[in-house]
Amino acid sequence: MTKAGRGKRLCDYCGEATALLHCRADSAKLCFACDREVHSTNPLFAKHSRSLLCDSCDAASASLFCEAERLLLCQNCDWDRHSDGGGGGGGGGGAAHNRRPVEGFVGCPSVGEILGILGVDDLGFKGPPLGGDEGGDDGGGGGGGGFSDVLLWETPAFVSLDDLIVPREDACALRAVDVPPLPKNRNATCGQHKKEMLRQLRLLAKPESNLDFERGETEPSDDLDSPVLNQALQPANMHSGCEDRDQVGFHKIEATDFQWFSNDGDTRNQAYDPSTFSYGEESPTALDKYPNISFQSSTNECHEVPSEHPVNSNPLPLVPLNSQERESAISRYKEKRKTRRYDKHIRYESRKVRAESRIRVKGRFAKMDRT
DNA sequence: GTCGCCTGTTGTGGTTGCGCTCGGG
DNA sequence: CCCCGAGCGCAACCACAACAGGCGA
Repeated sequence: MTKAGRGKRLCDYCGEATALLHCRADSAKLCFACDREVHSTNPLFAKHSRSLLCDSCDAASASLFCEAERLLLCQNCDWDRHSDGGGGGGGGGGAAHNRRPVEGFVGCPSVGEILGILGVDDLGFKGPPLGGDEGGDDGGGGGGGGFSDVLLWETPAFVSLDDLIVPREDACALRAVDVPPLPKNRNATCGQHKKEMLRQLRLLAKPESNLDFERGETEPSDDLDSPVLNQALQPANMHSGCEDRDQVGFHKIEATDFQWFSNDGDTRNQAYDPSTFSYGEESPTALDKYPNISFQSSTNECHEVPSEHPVNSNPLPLVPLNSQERESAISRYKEKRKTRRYDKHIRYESRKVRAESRIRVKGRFAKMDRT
């Protein structure tokens, strides 16, 4: 985006910070802080789907990231820039630019999870190095090595991604319990406002980590397996930054759930939903281990049964699965996958065309009259 | 290793009918 | 509480071109 565009990129809520997100339901541009504030007020707001703001028009949800121009683009702007005839900022050959879809989210994701959406390796904290090196502001492309980078790519052995076999567009559908979603690739999708994003995320991250310290931990740990770090990045705990309103109630409903969706607007049924996967029937072994959490099998609702563990205490100590449990979990997951239905996806356009032109009798295909 | 042939499998859309839920009597 | 009708959602059905994989030349 050009500098002239920055003026119209102010957050609609605070009017001060640079807006980085777009909420379709509210038709509003928001900075990260206001987004969290606005969408944590009640469970209905939390269901609003938000996406990064288009770098070109500053008015719509970005659905694609152009790797050549490093721009986040909404569908209209992508069409303008990359259609064959389009003048486009990239000049000629725009149609050949490599683009990839950008994920949005609903709910109230933690900073770690937002980083997952952006595909950012590192927040650029200068403080206690969690991953080893200091990881500069530019963390995106390079060798990075910030803590989130480690989390993204060296997932703990609790449930490996390979175990769960999640192909293609479902790739963000199911993840190990404490691992933020993997980016499509390691290049960040921050577009033209990466520095501002990281700045705002750093501000957001501070209260989260402080909260952990208040819980009794005295300082950040270098250990990736430390409960502090794991919990900070646990989806179930992402309400840490916005739970001051109705802690229990909000937790009970879906405030802690957030879903990753592709920006064509459809929320994948398998979207990352901690209440259904991490603790739910799709993770039966985990369920067995945490009898304090009850489920209604026919829905995705999760009701926490009063227990001696306060909400903020770590409800899910990481327990490795034995092979039998693992196989059982995988087979149940696969079985459930089979019965799921998603939005219509045409694999072969030629077959669609053929089917549409077919002769039908009461909706059924009829034999062709070859005479 | 490559090519062509053969055979079995897959995927496509509009309509229908079944099963379920809900509201009224 | 029970029954009935309306409304809704979803799976099954169909034919056949396209696809995938195996096999031999």
